[in-house]
Amino acid sequence: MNQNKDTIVKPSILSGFLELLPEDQIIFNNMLDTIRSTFESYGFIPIDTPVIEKAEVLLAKSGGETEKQVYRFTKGDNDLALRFDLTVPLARFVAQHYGVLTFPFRRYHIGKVYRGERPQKGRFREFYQCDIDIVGDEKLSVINDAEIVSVIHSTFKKLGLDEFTIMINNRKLLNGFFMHYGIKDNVEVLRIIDKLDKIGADNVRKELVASGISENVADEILEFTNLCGDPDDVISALRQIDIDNDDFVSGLEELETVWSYIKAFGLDSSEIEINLKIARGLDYYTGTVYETILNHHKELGSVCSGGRYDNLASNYTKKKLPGVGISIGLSRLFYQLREANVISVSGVKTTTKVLFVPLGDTSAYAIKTANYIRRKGVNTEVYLNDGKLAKKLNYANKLGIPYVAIIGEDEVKKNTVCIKDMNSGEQSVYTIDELTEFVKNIM
RNA sequence: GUGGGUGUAGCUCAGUUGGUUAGAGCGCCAGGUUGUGGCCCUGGAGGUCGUGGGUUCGACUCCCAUCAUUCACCCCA
Repeated sequence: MNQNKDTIVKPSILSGFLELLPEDQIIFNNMLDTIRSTFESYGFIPIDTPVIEKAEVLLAKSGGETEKQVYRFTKGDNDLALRFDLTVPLARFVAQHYGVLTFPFRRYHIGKVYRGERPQKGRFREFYQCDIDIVGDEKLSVINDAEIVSVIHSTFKKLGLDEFTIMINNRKLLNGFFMHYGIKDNVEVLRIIDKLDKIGADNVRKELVASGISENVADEILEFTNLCGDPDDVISALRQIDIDNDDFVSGLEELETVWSYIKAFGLDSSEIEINLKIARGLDYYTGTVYETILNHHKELGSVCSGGRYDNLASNYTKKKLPGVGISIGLSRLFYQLREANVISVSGVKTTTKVLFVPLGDTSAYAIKTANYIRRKGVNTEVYLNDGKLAKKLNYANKLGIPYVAIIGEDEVKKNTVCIKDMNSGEQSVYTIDELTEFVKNIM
């Protein structure tokens, strides 16, 4: 019986939403596990919050741009919104549960967030963020800013990535610099500066002048933001700049402290740089800011960024709760690694290690034996449909299952299992006792 | 929100200056006899050529609209 064609709905998902096939999902999940365990190795505590929040909570602070990107809807009388990051929910969380949390509160949070913007290469409307933040009660040492870098560095290394650069800057330093030159709209200036790599110094200079900045100051800005690279070099160059401005001075001081502790964490300038051009991110950052790029895919933007905020939860509590944190854009990171073939096709489409194939009326024995090695920690599956052996072996083949246990009348009679190595094609017969040895060998 | 590209089989794409029954590769299913996969051979299923109009004797091909999708700008993970 064929379904009427008119009633068939074309199976499709919204554009901008990432959906992976099993082969990729397995790799994605492995990355996620790696990130989670690295975060926990530094003592970060897991939380999870609802994907939907009250709009008044989520949008308590937001300025124009974020508000435009928020998925917002009503259900009955409730004004609701999907979270667009994990930091705002964190602010609500710490304010709401202030009384029972222990500070400094070191939390990690891995989850999906939503932004209703036009999809583009490596940009999604729904994507995973993996956040770590450290929230202090009234105070939070700037040493934490250095630790964040260390955590991210470890995480990327554990993920098997070597070619990345964590770029560090400080908002106070920038604000102080701009103030010194009498620039009012430093957000506008930062946006123009940010285009340096894309459009070049000449065009940036033109845009700066067009925005009302004098040519002299534009040159000063270009020269300043050109400072970039080995932190020791940048810091000594910054020391030469004669700007007597509180923000500038304390920003530089913070930057120096952060760098000195980054070194204490055992890192050097091979993956860390100071880059005075990076200053973006949400506007609540007030001190250190971070951005991380893959060296061979700079054009695809930051895969991990964050920073320091003096007062995270001011919209939800009168307590002063300073914090510092960073977020890995896992969907983007995965997508880019996949595009660049850093993650290659494995051919493995299941986590099953052993497939039991019963022939004839041997399913009960196969299930019993499968249970036995499953309890020993081996991912095990039993093929429960009728069919020729060839078809069953092909099933294992297509999914990339490395071992098949063939169970026939002979095996049942002799209380044995015939295990075939799908890569070499070799088969050997094990008694139930000998299976323990087999399990040890493949774990 | 602004601007460009692309819509033909499940996937990747051919399709000659408009002309008969729209093709390939991959994938899928079946077979090449009974408990041995990957390779190979044979056969099969699967498309109202995104949708709706228009031009024409005739449109996958030309024109318009619409939808979908994608890339870029803006902004960001």
